[in-house]
Amino acid sequence: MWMSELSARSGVPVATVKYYLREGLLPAGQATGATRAVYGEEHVRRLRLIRALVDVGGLRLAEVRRVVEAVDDETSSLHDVLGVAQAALTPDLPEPTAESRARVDALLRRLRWKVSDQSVNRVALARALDAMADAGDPLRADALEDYARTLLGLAEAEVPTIDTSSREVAVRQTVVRTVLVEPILLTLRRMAHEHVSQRSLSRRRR
Amino acid sequence: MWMSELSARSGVPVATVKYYLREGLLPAGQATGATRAVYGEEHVRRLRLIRALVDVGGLRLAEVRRVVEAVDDETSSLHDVLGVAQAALTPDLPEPTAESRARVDALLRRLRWKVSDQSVNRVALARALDAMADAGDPLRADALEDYARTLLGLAEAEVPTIDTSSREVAVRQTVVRTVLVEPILLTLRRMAHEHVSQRSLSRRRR
DNA sequence: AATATTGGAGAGTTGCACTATCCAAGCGAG
DNA sequence: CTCGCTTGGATAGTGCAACTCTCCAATATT
Repeated sequence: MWMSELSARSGVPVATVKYYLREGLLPAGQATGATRAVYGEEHVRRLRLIRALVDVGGLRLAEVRRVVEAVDDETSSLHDVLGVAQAALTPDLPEPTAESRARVDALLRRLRWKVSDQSVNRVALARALDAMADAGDPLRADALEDYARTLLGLAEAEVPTIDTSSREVAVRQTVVRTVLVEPILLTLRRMAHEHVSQRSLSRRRR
Repeated sequence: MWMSELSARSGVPVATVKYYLREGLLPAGQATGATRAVYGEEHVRRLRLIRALVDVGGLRLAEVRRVVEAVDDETSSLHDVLGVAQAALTPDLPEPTAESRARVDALLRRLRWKVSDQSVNRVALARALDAMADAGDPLRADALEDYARTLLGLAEAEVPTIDTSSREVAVRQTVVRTVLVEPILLTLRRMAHEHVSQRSLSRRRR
């Protein structure tokens, strides 16, 4: 298919497709002459992935680029791609305080979680704890541990459902599920808050 | 205190404080003449809240404004503020497909969750389900329901810990916890993925 | 042969979140 | 009292990200 059909099939304007090509988010089509190139299904899939990461995952294009590069890199293992995807998803953060870093380290030790010392997630969690304290409502240690146990339960249900029969499929599933399940979880939590809040109101009224 | 001290105490540059004043994110100080005004602790708190919402919650200033307006509105109930805060946090989304809307409605009916028909969360969840399908990895119905049950458990633990003795405190807690706990949950999930992935690797190697 | 379309390159546009520059009014030291 | 510094407020400018527009020569299509 030509670029105009690729644009129609993916819902991305032609000018934007050209921009993504320039930015290296989308591989070039197969040239059939100096002014023509054909694109395939993989280009449609890639465009849909990009739009999903941007629109729903809220990623910036520089982050999307890092993710698709990891996806395309045949030498990286599934575990590597998970790390790269997570690093790409984490914006640059200011240094957290030593106290919150220590809290994070202590939590992971107590739970016996194997998390790399270099993991961006350690910094991200420490910063998030700082932010709550700065906002005047620090998170209690027992609440943090409850959250951690709950999410371990989730992750244990999620990881085995990855289809590892093909690297290509496994990598795409890992990225999609890491990024696109997040808004689902957050929305379900907000709905649950609405529900519990509504329920307690009606109970109080009785 | 004057503006320069407010700036120093909150870590926000003077020029930015002026900008927030113009944008209505920060209430004006008490004028002590034509070219002087004094600010109080509530201005420091407000600035810290704004920075936390922007830096950690990832909100845009227009969204922050809607949140602080709801916080300042004395007539709105706690449940109202929850709704406004959630609406402010949800960016404008394209219409979801009828299928995913129906899935959301069916889920909420099956779980007997009381969620307003107008809630932005219904649209947000439907859109997120569409995004997964568009990306080629639709979410299974049983997985969605598992997520919902898990998050209901979380919410039931969270809501009763809100300090409802003062409206002011309750509202700030609600907003802070809605927004700032989200990155904590996402980071813990990613860490749990890292842990589970690492654990299954080492088990395979045995 | 005439017309339309395409891929590519570069410049231009939009929106957001600041940031810098002015300026008149006031306060404080000498 | 005067001189210089600081302050709050208004206005304009900056930097970045993500497009979007315009142009062009090479090709298809009719």
